[in-house]
Amino acid sequence: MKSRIIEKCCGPVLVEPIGSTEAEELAAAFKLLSDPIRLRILSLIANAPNGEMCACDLPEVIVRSQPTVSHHLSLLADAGLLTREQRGKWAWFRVEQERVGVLRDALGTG
Amino acid sequence: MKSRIIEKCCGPVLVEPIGSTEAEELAAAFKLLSDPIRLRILSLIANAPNGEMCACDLPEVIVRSQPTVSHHLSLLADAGLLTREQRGKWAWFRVEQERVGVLRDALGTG
DNA sequence: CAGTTGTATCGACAACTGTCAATATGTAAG
DNA sequence: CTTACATATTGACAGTTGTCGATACAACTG
Repeated sequence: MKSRIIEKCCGPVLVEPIGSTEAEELAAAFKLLSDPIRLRILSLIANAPNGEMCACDLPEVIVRSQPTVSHHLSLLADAGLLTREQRGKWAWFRVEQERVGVLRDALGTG
Repeated sequence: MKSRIIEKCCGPVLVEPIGSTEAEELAAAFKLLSDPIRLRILSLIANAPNGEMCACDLPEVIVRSQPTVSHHLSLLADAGLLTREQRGKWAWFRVEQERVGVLRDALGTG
């Protein structure tokens, strides 16, 4: 189940008018940030040593079942917000900062 | 029905670790940006002449019923992303750029 | 090979969300 | 006060989402 990928689809939404298609793509991207578990996963990984984290540690830390954690990791990875690397039987994840930047830029340039 | 207000609740999520409470507040805020209609409303208002727009024009532009538009406007206003000003029988809305900035900053400093 | 462990998928369910028709409220004009 | 118009609220519904138990798949171990 591949979700929509977040590409650099739009300029700053609050500086340039946005079209219907752009709005749907951006909304799908922000929807990934609209869940507290996913935000915590992103924050935990971004602040982990070496900027990476093993999926095996997440269920205990965020207090959710393993299937639930796997589900959220898949959503984030499918959207390109996380990258996945298999090492032996462990899956390690990193935050794709560029993709996050796309969303940040959509909110304007401050 | 007052929704949760977006205050400056968190530092940059991807630079500092985030707690459960902060995650829920931020997620609720990003949820407002996870709907294409709300994104288009924000973009339309931000790019309108004088940075403001009358609610009366929105149903036709975004092709949604008047109750639906009113519902989205209320959500955005309750969260502080829009400000509402009554002029006669018309309601005018503006984008509260500072609140948008809170969300942008949560995604890091680029 | 069989056994163990980490991860992904499936199936089901409760809770939430966006939508509109109908209605209520508010504001101004006659 | 009555009428007309702009906006908000209510009620109901279909579709989506987060969750977990059960299960399947994958990778190492002995």
